[in-house]
Amino acid sequence: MAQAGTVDRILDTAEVLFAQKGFAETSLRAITSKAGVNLAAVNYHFGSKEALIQAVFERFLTPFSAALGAKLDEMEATGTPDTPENVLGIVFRLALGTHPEDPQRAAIFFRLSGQAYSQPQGHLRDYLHTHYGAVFRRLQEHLQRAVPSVPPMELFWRVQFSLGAVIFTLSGMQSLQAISKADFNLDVSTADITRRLLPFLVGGIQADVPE
Amino acid sequence: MAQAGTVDRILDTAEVLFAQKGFAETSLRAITSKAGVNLAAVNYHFGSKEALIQAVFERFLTPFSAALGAKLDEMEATGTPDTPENVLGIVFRLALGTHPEDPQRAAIFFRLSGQAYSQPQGHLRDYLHTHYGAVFRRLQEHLQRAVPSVPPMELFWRVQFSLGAVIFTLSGMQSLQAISKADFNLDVSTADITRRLLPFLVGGIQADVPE
DNA sequence: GTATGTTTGAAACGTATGTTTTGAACACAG
DNA sequence: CTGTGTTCAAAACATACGTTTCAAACATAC
Repeated sequence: MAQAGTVDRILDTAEVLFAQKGFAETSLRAITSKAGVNLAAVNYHFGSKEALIQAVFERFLTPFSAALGAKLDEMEATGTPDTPENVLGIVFRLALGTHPEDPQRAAIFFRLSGQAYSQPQGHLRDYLHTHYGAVFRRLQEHLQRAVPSVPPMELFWRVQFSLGAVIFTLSGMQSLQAISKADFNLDVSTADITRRLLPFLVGGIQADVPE
Repeated sequence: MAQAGTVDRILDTAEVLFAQKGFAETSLRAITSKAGVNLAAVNYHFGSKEALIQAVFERFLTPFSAALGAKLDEMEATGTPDTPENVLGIVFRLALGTHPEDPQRAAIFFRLSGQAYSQPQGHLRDYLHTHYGAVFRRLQEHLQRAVPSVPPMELFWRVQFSLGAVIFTLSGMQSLQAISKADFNLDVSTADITRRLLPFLVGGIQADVPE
């Protein structure tokens, strides 16, 4: 990373800082000084701060959604049954495993997603939905086959609930870990939490639908 | 509200703007001009912008946690059984019903909570936990009695997951509503969503715990 | 080696922010 | 009335931000 090009150094640094402190709270000066590049480099290479933010997401999500699509292909090819555990398991293993050499990367991924979704105007949310909505819908179709008794509309919301549980929890993990340690004197890792998340989400998704 | 004192006019306006646009994106000038008070009034009455934010939360959460405590008292007095539906139902009805005259208030409540929890440094999150942690723990104890087979540590995380599902979904509802309308051509209200949330959360909370 | 297009560096620009200051307006007790 | 403490209004202050500028450095092709 030390000898990478200016563009990558900016992206690497911005990714971490955005995840740590949010978009509005991270100044270009903070990014460029930590990255060791000139302040003007961001506007030169990306055009604006907002374009930088989108570039960070693109670098993150494009490989992720490609890998997710490939996993779904594989699932269909091998005839793996559509169970909630299988479908959600793919997503989790992918999110945790895309950068095995850097375990913190998964936490950054979730924190970034959380920042994006809690953005006030929600235009980043819309951007994500238009650019990566296809894979997302495909995922949802597999889930639908896993729980055919749940109406599509209901499932749509349950997927949103699940997204909320995942992103919210993992993006605020550092605070939660402190609380958990205070109350139970136990440390937890991202992998721990996702292991706990899976049965919770499965239970919620396949719950009985009230008339 | 038009003839209320300066302090209340500031709080009323700040509450709405914070929920709409977030804390960092809402300037004191936006608040004071919309509230029809002088810019200096915020620093005069509250000391700083950060103190204003805390004041907004205090005005929101103090009555809420008091009402929640009363409801739990009532539950214990009448011997209402500790089921997940009962316990969570109390919270939802309270959040939706604290200001029946103003249905939008519930959405503001959730959006504010979402903003607080997605705050980068999480110091607001900590503030909430220290000031309202008691009622929160009490709620969790009732839940524990409702699902005794779930270990406390596991339940702690499942409550966090639930919090995430609730806050995340409801704080981003305007975007989600647009998506839902595009995909299903259906409108949804806050009450609709909470009705859908309850079985999802109950299913998640009482799911089997893997060894 | 010179010319050309690209990238970097240092500085400045314009703007928006939170905060502070100063004095006037006001309420009310002595 | 007079005096005193509180609230409000207008302006200024200091600072931080995203962005732009312009010349120097660099790379690459001729």
